Amino acid sequence: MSLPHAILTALLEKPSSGLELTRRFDRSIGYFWSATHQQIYRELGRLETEGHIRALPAEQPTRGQKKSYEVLPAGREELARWTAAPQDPKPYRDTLLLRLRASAVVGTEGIEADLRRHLALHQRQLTEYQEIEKRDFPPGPADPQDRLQHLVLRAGIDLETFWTQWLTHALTEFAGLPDDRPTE
Amino acid sequence: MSLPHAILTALLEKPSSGLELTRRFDRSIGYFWSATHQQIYRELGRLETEGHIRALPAEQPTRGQKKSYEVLPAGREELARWTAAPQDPKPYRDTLLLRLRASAVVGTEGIEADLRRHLALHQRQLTEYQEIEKRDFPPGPADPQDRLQHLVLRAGIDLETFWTQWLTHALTEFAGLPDDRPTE
DNA sequence: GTCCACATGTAACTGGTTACATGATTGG
DNA sequence: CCAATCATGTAACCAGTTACATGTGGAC
Repeated sequence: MSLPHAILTALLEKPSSGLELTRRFDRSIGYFWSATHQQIYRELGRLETEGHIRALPAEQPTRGQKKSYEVLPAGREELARWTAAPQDPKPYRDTLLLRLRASAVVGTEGIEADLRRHLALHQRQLTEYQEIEKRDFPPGPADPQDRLQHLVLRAGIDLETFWTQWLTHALTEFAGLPDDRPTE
Repeated sequence: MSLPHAILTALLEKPSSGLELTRRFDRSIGYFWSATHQQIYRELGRLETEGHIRALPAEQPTRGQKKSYEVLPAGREELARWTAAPQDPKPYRDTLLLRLRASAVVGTEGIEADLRRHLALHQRQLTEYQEIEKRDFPPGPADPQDRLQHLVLRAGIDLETFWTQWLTHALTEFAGLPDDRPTE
């Protein structure tokens, strides 16, 4: 149950229409909570019927007409409640690690190229985050809101750093492996 | 479409019954691909009708009776195909980071305690991984299969290290924050 | 013989994904 | 007027989660 709260957060930061939200879920918020436009419209509908948000000026039948939403007090309260409530980290799932383990049994053919590709992707993401940091968080004292947002960005940077380092290490391991190893 | 391949990998490592698989998905494989027994039984059924696995000795009606499976050649081929095929990393989702961002808008009340709790959980997991490493991967030359498995474990260790460091940093940031900040 | 742990399953639901449909506005 | 783009949606599906059901065998 996180998507509605992601949307409430985004709408509190700035009232938006469905498409504007979709765009913001492709950048900033999407860096740690992605969503497609279909999900967003469905959830906007639910949030509205629950009385957590409200369509802004709203006239005319809607198809094709932009419709902006703002958060109502009930929505803000729900978000505050959800934020404060403890939550367990959800079990980790990663296909790349799974494939690596599988490759120990059925052979490493093909996977090295994909490790290289993933490395490039993570390096690109890391660079993007670092540019955002340079642009939005200059050194020196900052107000609490900025410090919290910076903290979140730091997590992204450190995570991508971890992946680039681990993938680099993995590729050096592969360089030292015999040519292929199908355990048959 | 990863669960069936996780199961094929587990079964190739060692033919097992549903419950044995469930137990292994609570440790080793479950560290990067978790699954409940319901998922596993459902998937075992599918894999069997697809001809990827086969029930072993199998006599008698089944309820309550242990039933072991082994992988058929078609299953091994499918796993090899899947392992070699490129796959994009799936978009990242993390509720803790989301809550942190929300807390910049609705106030940080309550979240610091949960950061502390998460820190303890990640430290415990890190310790567990390190003990496995000490037990199963002594220093010195190792065969390729072991090196691949060690690589996967390394990812787990480095990931948990990242989280403990980031959470520690986050908590020092919180220590320097004004008492609460409900932006209202 | 009853209770409990072992073992295998069914059913209903939820959230995310993929494919497609439809209206409005604008540039050529 | 036609195509492209902006904008909002519907529908079907799939994987993961939660709750519950049922049979077996051994301990007491």
